[in-house]
Amino acid sequence: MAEPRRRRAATVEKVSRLLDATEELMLSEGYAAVSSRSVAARIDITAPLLHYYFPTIDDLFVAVLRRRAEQMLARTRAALSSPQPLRAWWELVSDPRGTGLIVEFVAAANHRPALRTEVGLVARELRRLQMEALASILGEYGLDPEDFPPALVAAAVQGLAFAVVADRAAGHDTAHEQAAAAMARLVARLEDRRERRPAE
Amino acid sequence: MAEPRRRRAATVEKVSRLLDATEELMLSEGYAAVSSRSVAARIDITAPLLHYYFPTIDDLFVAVLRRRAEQMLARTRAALSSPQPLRAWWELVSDPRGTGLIVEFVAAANHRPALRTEVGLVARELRRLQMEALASILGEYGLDPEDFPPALVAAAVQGLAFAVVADRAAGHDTAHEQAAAAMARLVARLEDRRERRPAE
DNA sequence: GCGAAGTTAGAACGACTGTTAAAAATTAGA
DNA sequence: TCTAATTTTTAACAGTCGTTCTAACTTCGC
Repeated sequence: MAEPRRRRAATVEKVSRLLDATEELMLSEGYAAVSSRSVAARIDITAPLLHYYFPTIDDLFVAVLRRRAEQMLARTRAALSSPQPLRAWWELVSDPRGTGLIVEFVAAANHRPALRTEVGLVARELRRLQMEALASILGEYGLDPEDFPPALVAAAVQGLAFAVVADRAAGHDTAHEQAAAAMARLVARLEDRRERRPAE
Repeated sequence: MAEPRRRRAATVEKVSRLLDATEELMLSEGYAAVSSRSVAARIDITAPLLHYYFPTIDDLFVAVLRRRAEQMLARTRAALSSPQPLRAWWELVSDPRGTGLIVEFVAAANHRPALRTEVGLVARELRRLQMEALASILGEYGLDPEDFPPALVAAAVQGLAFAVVADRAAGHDTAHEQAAAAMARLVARLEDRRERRPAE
């Protein structure tokens, strides 16, 4: 009957530090480096304590994914409804941390069913958001929806970010910088074109 | 002095079956599912025997990567010098097996230094090949190299394939099919345009 | 201060990992 | 057929993994 006592202040902060440490580990050493002991050690706690907050490692991964997904969804929404949607969106997906994490999650989902369904959920939601926003603004950029449907533009922008990040991770190549620079110019030109033809 | 006796016939075939099994495992369950015992079991041999052929697991990964890389390089060369370079190239990178493996290798390289340098090598070589070929044919498609430099086109094509594959893996979404279809149309239109302006 | 709830540490489990050592089986070349 | 090189198996090592159990410690609400 008595309502459960609320968690202590230290707890909620510890949980967020756990999520931070997990992200950090995934980015620096890959998702396979994530284990109850390795993550716990990063914030000076013991493995069983981690399991007190996250019963299974899958729970931990899902929590990290959910937190990041909410942030990504919010930022994507904001970018796509900003004055320069394309530019803001490109800057967002160009963040190597965000895109790097996505790569890790996609790979991790490959052999973790629990994560797989969750990744799928997030991916669909994100795609839905993008398609909806793009459908109403692509015309303003002078892009024929017949030739460049929202699905293509969405995949291209996201994929280009993948390629640039993967290239950067693979070695010291200058190609990705050229590609990123060229993409930035292309986006700028499109934004320019859009500005000169206000509401058709 | 006496030259070392040559390997038995069964050996070379066993090695190739080991590489096949490793690829299969990487694609179906992710690179993290690869272990001396799991791979060995797939072709009914024991783990120590695997280590007889590949002293360390890194050696195994590198061998798989090298074999695949040679194939990819050859196919890319062929595609880019075919009658319809862009279409052939797009079809090549659209192969989910190839692109799926790349994703796994990029993720695996994250915490396997030996693999990291090898992946970097392959990536650079592949990129060099693409840039060289694209530099001489992009003009034929009516693409201004100022707006669409080879580096951008290369990253976009490769990245688009990533996005489509990742989407497909994440769940049953129709967006990737729309994107792939739109890309195929775009490529077809470009090939068309090119055909109508032979050698400028 | 008391009792209960929330939090933490220690020890241990069974399963799996990469890898090695040693010995046995198989095969090639003389 | 003999011998030496090649291939294969068995057993075992030290380490890590996820997770659970237990008992202790800390804090909250009264």
